[in-house]
Amino acid sequence: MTNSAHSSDEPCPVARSIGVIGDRWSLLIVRDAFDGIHRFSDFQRSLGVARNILADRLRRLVEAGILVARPTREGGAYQEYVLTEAGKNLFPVVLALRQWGERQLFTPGEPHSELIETKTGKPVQRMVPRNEDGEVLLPDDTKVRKLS
Amino acid sequence: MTNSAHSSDEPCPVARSIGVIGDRWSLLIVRDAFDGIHRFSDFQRSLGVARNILADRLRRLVEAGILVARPTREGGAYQEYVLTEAGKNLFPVVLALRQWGERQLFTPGEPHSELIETKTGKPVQRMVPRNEDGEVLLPDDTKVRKLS
DNA sequence: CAGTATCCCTCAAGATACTG
DNA sequence: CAGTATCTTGAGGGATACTG
Repeated sequence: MTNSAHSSDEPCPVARSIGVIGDRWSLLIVRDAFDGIHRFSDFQRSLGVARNILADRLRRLVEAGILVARPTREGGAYQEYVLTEAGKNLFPVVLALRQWGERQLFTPGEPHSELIETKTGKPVQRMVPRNEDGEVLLPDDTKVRKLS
Repeated sequence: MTNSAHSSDEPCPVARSIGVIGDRWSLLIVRDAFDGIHRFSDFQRSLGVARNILADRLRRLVEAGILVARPTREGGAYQEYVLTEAGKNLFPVVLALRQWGERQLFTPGEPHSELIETKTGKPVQRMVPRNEDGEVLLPDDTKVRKLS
């Protein structure tokens, strides 16, 4: 690939997608957005990414039409970032990566974060405590969505 | 993320997956492998990637258990790279990226490569010629798999 | 053909300080 | 709090020459 080759030149949709969200952080930002994170500091704390990089990635995701920046309703002078329809359409991508990772990259007993459904009906990724038998320990009122 | 944080430290399967296949080339190599490409030069020609980078990515994909390198049966001294089960399990990831890209990153009439099924039953990615009505032009004996 | 060995360069990423 | 500005570093990637 010469450096002049833009992602919009790529005739393959896979390559073009990778050109847009194929860096180390973008898809993790999207994952967090599915989690309901929408504020700069929360992304920053969740990811541990440098602030300037985060600012740049958020800007690029907005340019790509994956996120929209809109003023928060508490009248704060700043923005919140929410998924557009195009962004929400990335859910199968994130899910496929999650399932592959769970299956291939974790040893059987190894703890990992999972996708659970909260009372609001919104899926959220959390570290899920398990007992010795591998059973998930959650409050009684938590709904669990089986994703296999 | 401190630099000492290895992908195997990540508690999130999404992040860990990205740590393994989240660079510019690995998934494209996997995509080509689904295409039936398994020789060094063919990957190189298909991707246009530098040889040293390709060698490095192939090595890492083998280490990750996504490809196996095995001697070619024509007795050539060199290797061929084929997908393991773990590698084949990446199909949903590649497919999800493909579908998202087709949907979000291409203008309606814009030509792009597609996934078609050959007579052998093996799906292959090809640039598919279309006429002015958007109809796909293929030899009569080609089966087309609808992926939507 | 299938790589390896070098060299080089750009950019992603991090750290830190600063601002409205 | 939500960024911007600046500096530095290192890894990713490219080009080319070389080798069994």
